[in-house]
Amino acid sequence: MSGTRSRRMPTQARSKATVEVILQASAQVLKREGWARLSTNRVAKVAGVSVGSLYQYFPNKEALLVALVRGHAERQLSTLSEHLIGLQDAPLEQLVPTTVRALLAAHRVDPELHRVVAGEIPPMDALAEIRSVQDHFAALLSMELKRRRHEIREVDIELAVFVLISTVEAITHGAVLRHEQFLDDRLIEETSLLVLRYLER
Amino acid sequence: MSGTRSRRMPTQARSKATVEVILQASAQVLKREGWARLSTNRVAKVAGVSVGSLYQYFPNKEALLVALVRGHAERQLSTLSEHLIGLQDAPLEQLVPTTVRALLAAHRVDPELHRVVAGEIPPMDALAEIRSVQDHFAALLSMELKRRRHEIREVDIELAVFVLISTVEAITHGAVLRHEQFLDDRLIEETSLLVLRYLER
Amino acid sequence: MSGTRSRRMPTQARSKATVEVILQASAQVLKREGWARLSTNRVAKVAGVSVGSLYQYFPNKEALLVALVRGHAERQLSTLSEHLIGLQDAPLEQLVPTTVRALLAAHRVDPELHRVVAGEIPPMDALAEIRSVQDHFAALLSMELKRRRHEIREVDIELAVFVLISTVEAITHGAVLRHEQFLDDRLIEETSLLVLRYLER
Amino acid sequence: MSGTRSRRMPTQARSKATVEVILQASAQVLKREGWARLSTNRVAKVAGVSVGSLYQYFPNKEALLVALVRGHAERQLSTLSEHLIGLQDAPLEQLVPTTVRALLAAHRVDPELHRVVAGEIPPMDALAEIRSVQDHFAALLSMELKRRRHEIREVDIELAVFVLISTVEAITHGAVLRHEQFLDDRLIEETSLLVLRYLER
DNA sequence: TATGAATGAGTCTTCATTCAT
DNA sequence: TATGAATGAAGACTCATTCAT
Repeated sequence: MSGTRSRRMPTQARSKATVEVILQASAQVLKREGWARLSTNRVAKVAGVSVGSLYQYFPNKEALLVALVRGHAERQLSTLSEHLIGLQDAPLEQLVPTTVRALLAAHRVDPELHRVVAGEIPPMDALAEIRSVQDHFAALLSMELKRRRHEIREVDIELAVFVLISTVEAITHGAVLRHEQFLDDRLIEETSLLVLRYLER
Repeated sequence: MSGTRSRRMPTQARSKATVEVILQASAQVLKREGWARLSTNRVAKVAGVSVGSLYQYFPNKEALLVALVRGHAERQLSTLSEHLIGLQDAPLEQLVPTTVRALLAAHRVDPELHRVVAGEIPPMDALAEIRSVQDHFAALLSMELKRRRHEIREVDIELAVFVLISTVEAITHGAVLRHEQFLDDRLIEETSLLVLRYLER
Repeated sequence: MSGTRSRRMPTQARSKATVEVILQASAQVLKREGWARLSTNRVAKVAGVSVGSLYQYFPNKEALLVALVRGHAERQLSTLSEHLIGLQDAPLEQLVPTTVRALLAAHRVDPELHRVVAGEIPPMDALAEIRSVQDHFAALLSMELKRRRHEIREVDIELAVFVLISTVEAITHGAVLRHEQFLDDRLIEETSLLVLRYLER
Repeated sequence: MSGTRSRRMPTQARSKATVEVILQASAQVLKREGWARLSTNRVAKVAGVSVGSLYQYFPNKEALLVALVRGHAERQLSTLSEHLIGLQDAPLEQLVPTTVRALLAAHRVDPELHRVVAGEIPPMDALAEIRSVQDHFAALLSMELKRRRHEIREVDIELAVFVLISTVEAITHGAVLRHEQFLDDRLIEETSLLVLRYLER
């Protein structure tokens, strides 16, 4: 049985390796040249496989992007999760900085890729599902604010969620991608202050 | 002299009109089809001129975008200026909401164009100069915060400027382009509250 | 005025010449290699123009075929017309052979092209209109048979039209394309005999 | 011996089954998608075998078509034969309608396949042998007419054979594939009338 | 200056065929 | 023998740019 498996493994391994090498090449081209310059032939060449192989695993050019973005989103999410474990009952004064830190970490997962993905991808149906990640985070935040309603001032939760998410996302995004000079604990303190003061009674 | 001039004027006027019609066609195509689908031939056709004429006024495709973005930035800036006249000595409590309002107005100058320009333009050297608009605004804010140093808490000005600009830009951008349901006075109040609480001692 | 025209003529003439050369190349490739081997790049190369030029005049590969077929159908129809002028009141014994002769002539307009077009073109919406030529001829025949109802035996006109058109088309087609040895007056006589005997009381 | 055989039989049987499943898949794809969209990979997938297996039994794409067409021709021929048994001495008035009926039956063996094969297959050397079926039938008809020389008018037999075969083939083909509304006994009567009148003294 | 015909490299994608396992 | 991953030439089509008129 292990014999069969070991006989088949190489095949599966080869496929997996090919997919992997294609994705890496895609990421590389995407980061270095941008979405507009990413072509399937180019990716294949960089990956060292034939275009045919690429199309064996990805039905079209968009699929490359989708796979890349999905992978990135997953890695971001797990980074986020790791940072946020066991904080449900922490006071806001601890929860907020930790969350900011977590978002910064998530942004640092692959900043180059994030820059391209966040910056120059035309609206694409295939990516719609990905955006749900943000919506998911928004929903979580909404629930959390409702749970802690007594800790904060009276406010339209939906509006506050929009304000806070826009805010923190912009700050972390900007710091990681354009202003690394601000990337230190002071940024976290300032951002946390911004959020805490905004929420407090 | 007036002879020469009158002989030339029509020509210059015609040139200007041609440039204008090309830019409008570019904007139209850009908004409707996106940067990827914008082609010089299509723009020329929509503009009702020949490709040749287009290339007479714009050396290449990028030049169209640059002109468009420059024009848009100028219109945004003047909108901003109009809203901010005579506020030098206003108290923060008045200055901040007005500024937020001004930024929202600037974002509404041509949201469709802004969406495309902000969202799916590949990094382009030619557009670097445009970013100076933001830098310009940052510098202004920086000066203003220094002037009002006594009104606010002690803080690293550069860092605060980064935080505030990221924040307000993200909120206005998001509200205009993705969350129109928040586009009302409450948004301005919340945003102002965010900023004022962040700055106060 | 003629000056303007003569200045513009060259341009129009160039376009026309390009279209013509493309169509000729298409016909050549189609006859020599068949529809399956006809590619736009190949046609362009044979025509001595760039693919781009081809696409300036023909929106896609099918359009080449449509233009070719349309032209061929027109040439066939005018050949047919020439042969059938002034026969409205001729007796059947004269009308039938003349029509057979006319159909043979029509089939000889460009037999090679006809072979390909009639033989190996997959069903294509764009060609549907062309098939109306046959329907047109069927309608004419139908009318004629009704007009001459008294000269022929009682018969379901629609059925007879189907039988006759299938028949004569097959004979002329086969004679021109596969059995040139039969291409003489005896074929016309035999075919006419077939038709006349079929119709007579 | 039975040992060897029983050891081999399964293998041979499996081969046969594989060939069969491939051919059926080919036919299916051919009918549903046309010759242009028939690809060896697709056929293999539909057949549930690997491309490699396909190439084990068919050296190239054409071979699929050849096998398919050959099988179809054989089925058509046997249909024809079944209908024509024991008619050698029947009078023309009986022989002709029966033959027409037989040809119609042959055309109905697999009209979908016939439509594709007759309609959109590029000229292919490998299919030349198949055309011999028609030639075979022509030879039979030729002999028959010679045998019955006294029953019919004087005529160039070869010419008459060409006329008759073209005619009846076109009618049956057209009726089955494009004009089912004519597919009834009246069609057989009319066609027989056409033939009989053509041949009678 | 304006025109628009022409160019051709480059893009996405398909598919017959091979070959290592 | 079977498998299916891999190959890469070829095809349809686009578009920035040039240049003769």
